[in-house]
Amino acid sequence: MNRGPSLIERLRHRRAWRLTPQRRVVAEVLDGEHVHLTPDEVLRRARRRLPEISLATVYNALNELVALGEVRAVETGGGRVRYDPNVGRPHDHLVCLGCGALRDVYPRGRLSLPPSQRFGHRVIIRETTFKGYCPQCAPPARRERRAT
Amino acid sequence: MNRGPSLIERLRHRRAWRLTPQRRVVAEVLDGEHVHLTPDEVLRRARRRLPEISLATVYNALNELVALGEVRAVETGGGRVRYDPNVGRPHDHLVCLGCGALRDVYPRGRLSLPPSQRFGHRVIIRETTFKGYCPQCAPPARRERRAT
DNA sequence: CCCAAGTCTAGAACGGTTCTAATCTGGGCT
DNA sequence: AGCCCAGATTAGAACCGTTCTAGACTTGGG
Repeated sequence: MNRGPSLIERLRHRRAWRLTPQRRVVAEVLDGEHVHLTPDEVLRRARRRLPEISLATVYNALNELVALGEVRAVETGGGRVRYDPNVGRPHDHLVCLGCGALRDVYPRGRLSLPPSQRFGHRVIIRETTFKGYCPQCAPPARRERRAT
Repeated sequence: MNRGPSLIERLRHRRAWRLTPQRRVVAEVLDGEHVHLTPDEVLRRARRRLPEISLATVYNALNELVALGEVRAVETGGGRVRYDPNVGRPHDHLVCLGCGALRDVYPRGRLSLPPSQRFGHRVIIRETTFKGYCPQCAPPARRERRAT
């Protein structure tokens, strides 16, 4: 499961970014969980270790970690952003339309954009999300349309 | 370019959904543009044809069209949702990291989730977005990290 | 013509994120 | 050690997109 240095260890070696207690706690919280947390979930967990940390600091730290390339922001629908500390190897996501749970997945195959479909763009990344229903969330009735 | 009945024509044949002037104008605006509009862009264009239409009605109509399966909501990053009237054939998206422009693309190849990567989920759809820079938006310097 | 159901509207409310201005912290200097 | 100052943190306000609310309006059926 463990692949190389942890997020904290990587951050510790960055000269240009001070690893303050607040930032360390945010990084620990992200790295320690197997789920992908929203900012308020990060705040709640961070406060267990450092009760005086503020929401603004959590947002600052998350945005900085994304800018540093140490964490990935994932849009999961409904406007809620979740943060993924697994930047080590490329992967996609599987999200449950019922409960919103998000996991990393490593699909088979590849998609490529033929030149005719690139419209002159320089393509940097591909982001793919598979959506469906997890075992706990009852599948919707077959003929019903899901409104949300 | 034209594939089958237009959005308006399809809506006209729906018994359960009254095609009011406001709803018609929203559908016309979506169908007539080649770009994928945000709600406020839909409102601006709709007001050219029907100046008294309200923002709430635009949101209502867009949500209803999505629920009906006649329009697709696409998250383009930054929390802004855009609406895609092309539900006829499956496709993916190409978005410019510079200007945010969004186009439909039809990539080659396929991705599949092996059973070991499905975690018991019933997978309904795959959503893929290619991100890069369009010809108008200068590519960022090679060694720089893009902050936003 | 009247009613009921459905639709539209302005404005308030809401929730997540960012901004602001003040305070605090900590490493480098003398 | 004591001082300085850039950078970090904080609470709360502001912001922005979206949804809700309450009332007015429209439409089609009886």
